[in-house]
Amino acid sequence: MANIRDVADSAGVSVATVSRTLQQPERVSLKTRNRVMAAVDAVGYKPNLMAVKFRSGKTHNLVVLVPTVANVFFARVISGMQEAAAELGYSILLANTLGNPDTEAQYAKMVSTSQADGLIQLRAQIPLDDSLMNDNGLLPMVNACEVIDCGKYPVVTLDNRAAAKAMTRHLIEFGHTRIAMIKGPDSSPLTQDRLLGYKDALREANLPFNENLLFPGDFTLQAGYKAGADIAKIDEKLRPTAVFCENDETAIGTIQAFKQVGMRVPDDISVAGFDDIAFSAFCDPPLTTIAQPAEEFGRTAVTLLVDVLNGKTRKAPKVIMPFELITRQSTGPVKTM
Amino acid sequence: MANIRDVADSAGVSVATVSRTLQQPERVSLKTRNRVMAAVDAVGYKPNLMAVKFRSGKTHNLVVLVPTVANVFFARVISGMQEAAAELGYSILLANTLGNPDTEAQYAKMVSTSQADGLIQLRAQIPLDDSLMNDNGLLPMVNACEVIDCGKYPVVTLDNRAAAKAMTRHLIEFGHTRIAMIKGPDSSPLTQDRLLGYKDALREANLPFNENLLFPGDFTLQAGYKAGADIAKIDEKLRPTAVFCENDETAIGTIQAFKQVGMRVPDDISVAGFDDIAFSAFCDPPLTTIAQPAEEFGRTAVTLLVDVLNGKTRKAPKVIMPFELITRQSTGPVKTM
DNA sequence: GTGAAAGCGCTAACAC
DNA sequence: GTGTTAGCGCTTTCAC
Repeated sequence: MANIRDVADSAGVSVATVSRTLQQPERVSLKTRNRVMAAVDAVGYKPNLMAVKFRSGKTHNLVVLVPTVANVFFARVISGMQEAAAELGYSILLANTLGNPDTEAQYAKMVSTSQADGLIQLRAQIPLDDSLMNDNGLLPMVNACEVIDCGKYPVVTLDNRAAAKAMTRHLIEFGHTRIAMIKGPDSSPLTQDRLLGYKDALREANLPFNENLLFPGDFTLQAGYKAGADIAKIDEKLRPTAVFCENDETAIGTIQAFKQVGMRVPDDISVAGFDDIAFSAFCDPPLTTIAQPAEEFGRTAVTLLVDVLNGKTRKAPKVIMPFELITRQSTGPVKTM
Repeated sequence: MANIRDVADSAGVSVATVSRTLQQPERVSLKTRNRVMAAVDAVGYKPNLMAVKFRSGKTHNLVVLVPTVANVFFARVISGMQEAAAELGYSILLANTLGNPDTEAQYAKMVSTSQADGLIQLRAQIPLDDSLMNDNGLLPMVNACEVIDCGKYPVVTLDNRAAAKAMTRHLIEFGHTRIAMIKGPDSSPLTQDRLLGYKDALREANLPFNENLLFPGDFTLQAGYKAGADIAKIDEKLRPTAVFCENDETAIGTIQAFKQVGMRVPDDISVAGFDDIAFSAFCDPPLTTIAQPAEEFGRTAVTLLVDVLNGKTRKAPKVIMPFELITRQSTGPVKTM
């Protein structure tokens, strides 16, 4: 592998001149510059970026911890990140942690061991170990999507409470009074916020909150199916007439469970989701859901982190992204018996 | 940030001893070792891995070019890669290229610029530019999934032709004689192989091949919907009675199009997919499809690449992964009129 | 406008 | 068993 010395020799100049030609061409005479460029081609020189990064102390790498890339919502967030990173001259090192704290630690460590400049967490439920921190006990980090806001780090999130309230109100406006909720994992801050929004809407409509209408879930198709099957077993007089699922995968699983026992959506029961993944428009029936600007989440998180790295950010900004209620055919008026 | 010098000073030893304590402890006396470890803690030393990698010339990073992480099949492959990489002491740098040749080049370049040791392509249709190659005109690279086998690089793939033949035969056994195929992008080698398998099965059953039963697609829900709508418009006497989609997303889109015009699956028309993504089991009806060992694809690709990097691989091995025909409810006997 | 030289943090000969 | 030292490839003062 040709190095900068080879180029210098071949061009009959010093290594400093080669470096300058490549980094700050305006400081080199045109004649020399041409000679250097010719030599670069001649010896097939490719700068060793590992050396550059080592020397400069800036890696221009950003580590992203994502619970699972298989989640289609996260996939969109990541696309947005990659775009923004490319524009800003950074590369994304994606860590598919699968919720494994060891994998998380392994990748988070890349920051304290100078392999990456900063970190983005897409699920900030588990506080990172102190040993991963820099000397100041902090880390160049941004938390996005599922966020516990400790005030120390920039945050980009959705007003999940308001979104859940909007969806619940949508169901209430259709006349539903027994509205079930299929939750995400209790450890997820999202779940808490969405539950609050759900309660907000009930309270505002003077509807009772019923603990029995809360079903556990974990954002998977399987969990949705399971909860749907459980709901279907409830006696029709007591059964909820609408189900608000905390994500679209759950909703799709739930609908499938209802169909298998002959319940019609939305005629017999309404189902709503959250996220507006691509499949949601192609379900049967197409899913009423909350759209989040997923790519924008990613773009914003990266931009905030780069601001932090450049020291041009005020203390831990908090960005709230907008949401949109998408009304499709999976929700409808309550059935009149 | 404390460095190895600080540790050495604090422990009253040389930098070499610190390095040895960390790398080959058995070559350092227990007493010195303890003193060094205490100093490491005392000064809060974290080795600068950028320097280590620079020095050793091995980055232990692997770049993976994936067309889109939003494809749930690829997401599973990536999970497998990450697992295998972690076990072997490598990190995955994931490049979500979105088919953009510039992004591809940007990340592929990480190998020739010493930021990564090797490259895995999940879609090897566009040959990489010569400028990205090493001096020998090659690159430590493994091609997986969608592969053009040029014989130069290890390959891990599926016998797509055999799989497509098996699925087509499955449909033929149900009595179907007019079987449509919704293809992937023509540029994808997958599409060519699966088409060949489809033709193989027709030929074996003495059924005519009809160009008009081929529909274009690009592996998305939207494309499936579009093709489904086109098929539905065909006069019933000429209309295919079964549709073989080159992936599950396409099949799900197709089914949705059929439903919207009142066609029943599989009573009026059978639909088959390919990949066995999670949603396939939760469609209505659940999808008959070809399961691929996605995680194994990833694991194998990483293992092969690491073998290449360690120089312990014979010339460009070709690994064919097994497939499985999953029969669910979206395919059935041809309707007798 | 160009060159000489120091040094980023670490590892690995090579001495002792 | 431990220390000294020469770099890895590059950027960046500081001279000239």
